[in-house]
Amino acid sequence: MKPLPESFYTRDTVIVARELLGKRLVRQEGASRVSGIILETEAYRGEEDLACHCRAGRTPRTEVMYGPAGRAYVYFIYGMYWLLNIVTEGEGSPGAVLIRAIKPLEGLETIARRRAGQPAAKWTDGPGKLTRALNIDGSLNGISICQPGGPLYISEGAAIPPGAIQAGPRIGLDGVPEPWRSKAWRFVVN
DNA sequence: AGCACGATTAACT
DNA sequence: GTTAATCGTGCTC
Repeated sequence: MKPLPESFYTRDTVIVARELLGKRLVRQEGASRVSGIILETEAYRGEEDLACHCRAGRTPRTEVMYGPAGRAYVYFIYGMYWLLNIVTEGEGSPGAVLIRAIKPLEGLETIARRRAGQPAAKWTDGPGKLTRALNIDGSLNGISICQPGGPLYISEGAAIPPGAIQAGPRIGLDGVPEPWRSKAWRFVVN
C-alpha cells in the first residue's frame, strides 16, 4: 500500500483527525514491518488553541508544526513517553493530529515483545503505548510520512461507517481554559 | 540558572 | 481512586 499524499494532510486539522480513523499506520524498519488500524485521534490546531503546544508560538519544539503537512511531530512527555502526531494545514499555519490508539495488524510478535508483560488488549490502546509498540521516538521527528519506502507512513485501511465514529473532548487537558478544554476534537471508532 | 509541570502509563490500595 | 517514574520545555529570576 502506498502512503497517503501530502494533500490529504494539507487540510483543516479537525477534518484530518476524523478521516484518519480506519487508515493504516505503518512502521517499516528494514525488512521488519509493524502496522495497525488507527482507532483514536485528537486535533490540535493553531496558536489560539490553548491545549496545543503551538500556543507558545514558534520554538525549537513546535517548529515542525509550522512546516509543511504530512510530517511527523514526535515529542517527549512525562520523562518517559514519546507521542506521535501528524502535521496538518499549510506552511505557517500550525496544527497536528495526535494518534492515540491503533488496532495491531502486522508484526504481532514484534509488538508482543515490545509490550512484554501486557495483555494484547493493552498493547496499543494509548498514545505512549503505541509508540513503544512501533518503536517510534524523537529520531523520527520532522520526517515526511508521504515517502514510499520510508520508515513511517499512513495508507488506506478499513472503511469506517460514519455511525461508528464518536466525537468528544480531548483527554488530559486538566487546567486548560474553556472553550478549548471542551472542544469535541477527539475522535474514536466504536 | 532554577523551577514547575505535562496531549501518560503501570502498579498500587 | 492514588501515585511514582523521569526529563525536556518554556517561563521567571
